[in-house]
Amino acid sequence: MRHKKQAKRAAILEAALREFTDNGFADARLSAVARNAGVAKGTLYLYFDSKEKLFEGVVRETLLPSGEEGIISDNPHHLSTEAFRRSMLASVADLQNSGRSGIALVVLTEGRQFPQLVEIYVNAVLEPVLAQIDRLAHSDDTARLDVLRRFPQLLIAPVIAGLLWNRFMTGYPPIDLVDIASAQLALVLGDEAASNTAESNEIMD
Amino acid sequence: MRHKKQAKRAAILEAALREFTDNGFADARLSAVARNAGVAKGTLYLYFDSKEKLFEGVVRETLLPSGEEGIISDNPHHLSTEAFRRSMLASVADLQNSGRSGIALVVLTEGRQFPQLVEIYVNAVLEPVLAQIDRLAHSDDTARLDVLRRFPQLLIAPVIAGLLWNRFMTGYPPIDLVDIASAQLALVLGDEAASNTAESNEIMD
Amino acid sequence: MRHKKQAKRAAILEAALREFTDNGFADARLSAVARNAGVAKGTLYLYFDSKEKLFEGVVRETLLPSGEEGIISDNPHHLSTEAFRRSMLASVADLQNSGRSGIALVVLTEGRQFPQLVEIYVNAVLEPVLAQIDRLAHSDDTARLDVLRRFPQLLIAPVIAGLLWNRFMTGYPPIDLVDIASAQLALVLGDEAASNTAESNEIMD
Amino acid sequence: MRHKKQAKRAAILEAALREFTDNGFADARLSAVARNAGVAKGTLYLYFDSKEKLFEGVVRETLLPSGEEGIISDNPHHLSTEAFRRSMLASVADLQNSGRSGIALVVLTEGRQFPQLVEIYVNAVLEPVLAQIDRLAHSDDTARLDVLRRFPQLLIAPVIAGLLWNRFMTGYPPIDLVDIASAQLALVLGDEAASNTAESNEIMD
DNA sequence: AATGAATGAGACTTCATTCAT
DNA sequence: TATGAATGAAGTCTCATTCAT
Repeated sequence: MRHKKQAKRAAILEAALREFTDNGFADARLSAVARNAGVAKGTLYLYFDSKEKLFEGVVRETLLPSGEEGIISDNPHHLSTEAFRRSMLASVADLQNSGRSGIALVVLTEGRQFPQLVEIYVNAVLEPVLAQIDRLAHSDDTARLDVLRRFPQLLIAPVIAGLLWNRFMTGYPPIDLVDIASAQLALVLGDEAASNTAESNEIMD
Repeated sequence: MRHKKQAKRAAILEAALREFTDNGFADARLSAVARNAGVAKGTLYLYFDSKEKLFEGVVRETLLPSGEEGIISDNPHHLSTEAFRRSMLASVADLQNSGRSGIALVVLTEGRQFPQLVEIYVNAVLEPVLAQIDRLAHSDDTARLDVLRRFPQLLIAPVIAGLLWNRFMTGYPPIDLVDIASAQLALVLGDEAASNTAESNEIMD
Repeated sequence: MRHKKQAKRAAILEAALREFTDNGFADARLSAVARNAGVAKGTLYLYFDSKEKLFEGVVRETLLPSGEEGIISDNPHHLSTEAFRRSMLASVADLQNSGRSGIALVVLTEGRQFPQLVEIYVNAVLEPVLAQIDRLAHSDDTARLDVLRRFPQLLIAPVIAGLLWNRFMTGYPPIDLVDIASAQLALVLGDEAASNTAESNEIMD
Repeated sequence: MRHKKQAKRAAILEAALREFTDNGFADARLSAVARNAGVAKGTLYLYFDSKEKLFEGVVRETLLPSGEEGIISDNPHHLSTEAFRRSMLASVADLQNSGRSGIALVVLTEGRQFPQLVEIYVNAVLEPVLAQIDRLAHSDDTARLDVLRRFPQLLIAPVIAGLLWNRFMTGYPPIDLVDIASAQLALVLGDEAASNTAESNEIMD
């Protein structure tokens, strides 16, 4: 009955992910979570002590698994621009296509009430990326990377803004996160298309 | 006793701004608003029909006043890069120093439940800025502005991300919104300092 | 300024009559009364101590005036059947055409909470009528009036039922109170049309 | 624990019937209902969505059960006077002895705010009776029944008036509903004693 | 006398959490 | 372990009444 229990836990987390993503924390209803997980309301409390703990569970187990593989996975201490670019765009693509972007938004968005969740998120997701960016920023001493030393957030900003835009500015055409991230990378790192391909939306000086 | 009433209305709006900014919409307590405004709970309803209307009132009267002067005020149809830069940085500075950034964040953050507030916000704040950016993007045919035609949001993204960062990533050094906006402007429009000074990306008026 | 004050009092009573009639006691709003009377809410309290007192005032001054002339006016101790019939039908016609029927209904209907209002109403309106009926019932020893001695209410029942019907059974054709009262009179007292007059609102086939 | 739940539902309905009967809709307190039902306030909402739904529930489940058996049950298309009389008096007796008369009064009384409840009541209770009366009125062409064709309500009027009287004219001897209904039946249909005895006060010319 | 802004008790309702089964 | 009925604190909102002007 080991995996029976794990399966139920997974069902709860999945339902909770959906509910939190759709409605945010404050407006999420445990009754909806239970219903969608196919369990009774009381059962939730056999797995999670409170609504907050459930949210924490969702955040941990939704964000961390892919966080572990590393949002930007790489090996060396020194990072090539191209490797970084590929890695980052892959992460963004992953984020865009998984359910994780939704919960990330909730964390960011309702972070006020859950500092420790922000911490989890930061540790699991943001720190590695920022560390990556920092490494990149110092991997090359061209002046153009200088800005990344001062504002490593600059590379993620368009992704975050894009997430918000896509969620709330319904009625406007959605932003493709990979495209906008790519554009920003081009601005900061130089247009990679310039170096390789011909067809691309080049941004350059 | 005309101004007496207006004063009370102002006190309520101020207390509400604070409460909504601190706790978001769902967790804002009308009792706290009343207490901080120095009025009875029922009094709130003499000025606003409901919690939602109060929120709307805060949004309108907090955002719009500066929206009217135009977040980016200007005259000509054609926009010089420098004029745009100055105008945008002034707006960001204004945003950073006023209480408006907080409520803007709440609007963005709880936009799901209040589409019409998002609309207000978009109309009053975002549209003008985006229109401005668009005008800029078409004011000059250098290829480098091309990216703005595809992603006008790119110029505001660092500001938005910075707002979120500053609010939730307590424990990290805060981002100066003017600085990061300035850095992004330099990336997109070219470093204007480059044309004047030798090395530095500081932004000036 | 004597009549100035009286005029204001009258305006309040009139507005209150309308409000109570339209919405009953519980759902009557003093703000509506004040608005329709053209005075401030606080002003009401210069004339009436409370909502209940205002209601009482309405009942007294709406019902009593015509109660004084006597819902059934008459002189002798002995009452002829015809005189009674005329008197009663006149009263019913009066009731139907004045605003009084509405307030009477409210009194009857919300009497639970206002025993003293019922008392007022009973004293002012019902008692005289019942006394009248009783006198009639004993004015003639034909057996046929016997039923009135046991149930003097029988003569007013159709009027009361008719009032309720007309107020709540919207969607059904309304009952003409004079007609139904007349029919009941015919049942109880015999068809007067048969015996005497040509002109009258007699009901017969 | 199926019946446990049903029992609680019944307890709530019973307490609500009492509360609504005693205080009307507007002045009924859900806290009182909960207290008298022996449940917590929130429990009410497990069974009924709102105060209005609770009221509706009381009305349906209090009035309808006996409405189903038919307030006046009978079979043939043609109705004998005696059968009708018995049936009607039985219904009145039933009404008088059950809790239903109270709630019926509330429905009639607060009908303004609950048109759909009036409809329920009318459909379940009044329509059948009126249909019955109508059938009776056409079952026999004696002129004396003519009045029933014009005012079928005439037969129920004394019952309604009696209900009001008994509820509000406390301090007066109560009216026995069966007796007054019987008296009215005698007036309209002729004294049933007539069929037995020789001398009677039949009304007609 | 008149105003109308202000009050605050109290109503209905929600929902995270508990607990008997 | 699982249930889901039950709880009750707490929230928003109403409105008769008061009171400073």
